Amino acid sequence: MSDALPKTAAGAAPMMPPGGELPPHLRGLNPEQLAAVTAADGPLLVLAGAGTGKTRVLTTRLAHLLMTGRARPHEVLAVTFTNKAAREMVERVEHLMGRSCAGLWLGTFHSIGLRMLRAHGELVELQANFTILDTDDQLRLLKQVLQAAELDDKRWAPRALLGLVQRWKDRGYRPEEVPASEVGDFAAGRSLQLYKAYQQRLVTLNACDFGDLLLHPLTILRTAPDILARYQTRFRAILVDEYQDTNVAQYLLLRLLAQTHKNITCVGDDDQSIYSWRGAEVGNILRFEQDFPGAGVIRLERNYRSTGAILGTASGLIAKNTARHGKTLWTEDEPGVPVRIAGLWDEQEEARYIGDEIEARQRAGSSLAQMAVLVRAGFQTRAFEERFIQLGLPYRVVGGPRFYERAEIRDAVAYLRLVAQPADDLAFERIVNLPRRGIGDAAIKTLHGVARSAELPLTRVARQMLETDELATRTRNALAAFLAMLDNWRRALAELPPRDLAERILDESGYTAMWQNDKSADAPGRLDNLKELVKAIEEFETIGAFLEHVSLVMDAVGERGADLVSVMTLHGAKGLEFDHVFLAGWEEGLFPNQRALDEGGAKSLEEERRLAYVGITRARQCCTISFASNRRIYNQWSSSVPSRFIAELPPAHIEHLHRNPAMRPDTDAFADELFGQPRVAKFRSRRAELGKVIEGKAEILKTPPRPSAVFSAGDRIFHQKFGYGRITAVDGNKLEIAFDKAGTKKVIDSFVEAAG
DNA sequence: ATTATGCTCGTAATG
DNA sequence: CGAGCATAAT
Repeated sequence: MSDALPKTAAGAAPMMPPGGELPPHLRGLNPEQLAAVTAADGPLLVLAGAGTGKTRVLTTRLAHLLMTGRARPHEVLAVTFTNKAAREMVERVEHLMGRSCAGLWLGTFHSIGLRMLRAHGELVELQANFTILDTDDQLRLLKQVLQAAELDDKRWAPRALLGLVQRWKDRGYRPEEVPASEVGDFAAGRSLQLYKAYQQRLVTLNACDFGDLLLHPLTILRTAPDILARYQTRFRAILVDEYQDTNVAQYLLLRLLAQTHKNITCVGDDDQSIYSWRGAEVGNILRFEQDFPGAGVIRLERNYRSTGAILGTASGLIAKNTARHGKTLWTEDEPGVPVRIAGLWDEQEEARYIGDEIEARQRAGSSLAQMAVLVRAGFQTRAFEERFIQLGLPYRVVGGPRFYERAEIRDAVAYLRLVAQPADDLAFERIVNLPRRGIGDAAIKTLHGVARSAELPLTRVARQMLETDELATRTRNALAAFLAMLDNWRRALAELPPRDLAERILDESGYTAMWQNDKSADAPGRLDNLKELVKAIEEFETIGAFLEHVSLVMDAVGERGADLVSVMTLHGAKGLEFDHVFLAGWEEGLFPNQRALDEGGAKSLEEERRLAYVGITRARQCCTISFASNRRIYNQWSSSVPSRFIAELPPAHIEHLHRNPAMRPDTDAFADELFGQPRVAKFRSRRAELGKVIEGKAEILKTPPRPSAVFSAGDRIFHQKFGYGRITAVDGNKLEIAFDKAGTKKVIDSFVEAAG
């Protein structure tokens, strides 16, 4: 994270009280940081620009509160957005204090919400062992709700309904509270009715979704004055990280809790608000002083991260935004090298260029871990992966599916869920026929019909159906066997340690065997993941505690410590920093993203600009921006125009590298010409016109392919990504290879080398 | 009940 | 183009 250790000790000098030594935890802070850390109780907004020591200030203020005795640990509430941020904060506070701070309420908004919900769930009709549904479960449930309402789920996409429900929850609306203006015309105005039905289904399932982890606590605090009063008196200090990312529900929750002591510290940067599409309201941070009268505002503007040129470039760009508090970042650092702009022919050339630059800098002594390629959209990472594999350049694509989102993990978890919480119908449906037990769609449909009319969980209904002859005998036997297993596991729940139980379940259910018998290339990996899961259970007392951890906390296991270039999206890079940053794909339509522009207009353009600002400010030493004139999208060539953001960069801090002067969009005249008239209008929101292939030229600029060995069937080869294998067929430059580990794949010959 | 084939859709991604 | 899903086919 943005750790801002001053490069000189001079920063703190002016605030040194005459004759007195500052306590160790306050040493090395600059005057503004010190003011923020030591400010008296009361509402405080710390506007912290990129690289100004935001996290350090927040953690030090928290430690300072505890050390001066203004609050005891259990009287402090500290919230973050991500588990990673929460972990870091715990670590740093404990480091500053020199001891553990048990009792502190420190965690993500959702984990704090869950904590309150575990204590008072009965007020929102939840029983103690309720399940937390993930997005996938939500979608399936909403689909069922749509079907139950006899609506066509083709015409009315469950996804769209999910979007609506999430939006309402983000804003703190329960079904009966959604204002008419927010209803929209989904399903001919029946969306609210569907929301209501969805919430009812959740009660029946004894489950809640992520939105409910905020909405339910809000409801509890609003409807139970005694509970509200208890929390209000309890939390003498509230601290909030990344305040610009809060949604309305989170804001309302904070405002309620802060009412008694009015001692709330929010740290954030309006210029780094890039999550409006996820419900975040920049308005929260812009309105802070009205919301909390008498609030102090401290700006952290001294940047300890980037060179003058990088800072100047970022500042010049973000100044084009109107909706902002406004900060003037400065540094004592040298200007350094200018931010460089490179225009390339197509994405392959872009990847080649950046790959070469990275290698050159590595040769000059930089470590790969200090370099990153940042892109706007996930699909852009592909060109870089291909090139880096070719170069043999170690890299890592950050992001992608997380551990508990993988199918095999969700399956295994569904087993555990169903054992721990018999009403969890979604889990039942997921695994009742996995592995195949001969309980098909028809049978499940019958069960569903009965369950819906009787309002009973599927497991219970299934048991009843064993006594009737509504199901085919075969199906009935299969179901009976499944229910018997389930009963066994439930009996073992109290006796066996969670880990042993999980192993037994995966074993007896035949789930492990299913993957062992699976011949596909990813089966071994999935078995590894299952082992990982079982290992993770070891640390928990109960299955229930583990399930909570899985749905709220568990991350994918990443390789640590290796020297790798990071490739990731701009969103993923927030909060990180690198010596060398490559910002690729600065083209109109891609960045700023056309779809964002279509949906949100001028507001979205500002958010895209903030995203650009976030990208530039990730760089410490050197920032290179690139764009390609041609790009293949959905395998369709289309020519593109440099991003308008390039024209907005302050000329004093940048340097254009392309040889062709026509590619220098560094004047206003250029921008006017480009955007004043409808010139090149590629990257349409919907499908661009077909055809328009520009291929002849692409060849000219391509570097000659590396001389590749001639391969033939039977050769042993090595591939950077897939490892060792043997060629089974050759078709021109395409090889079919049976890899030892990764199964059979088709690969271009230049990606492999002869082995042994 | 499983498998084959056709159709749609493609911004970012925490908990 | 290619993943994911729904319907059709056996």
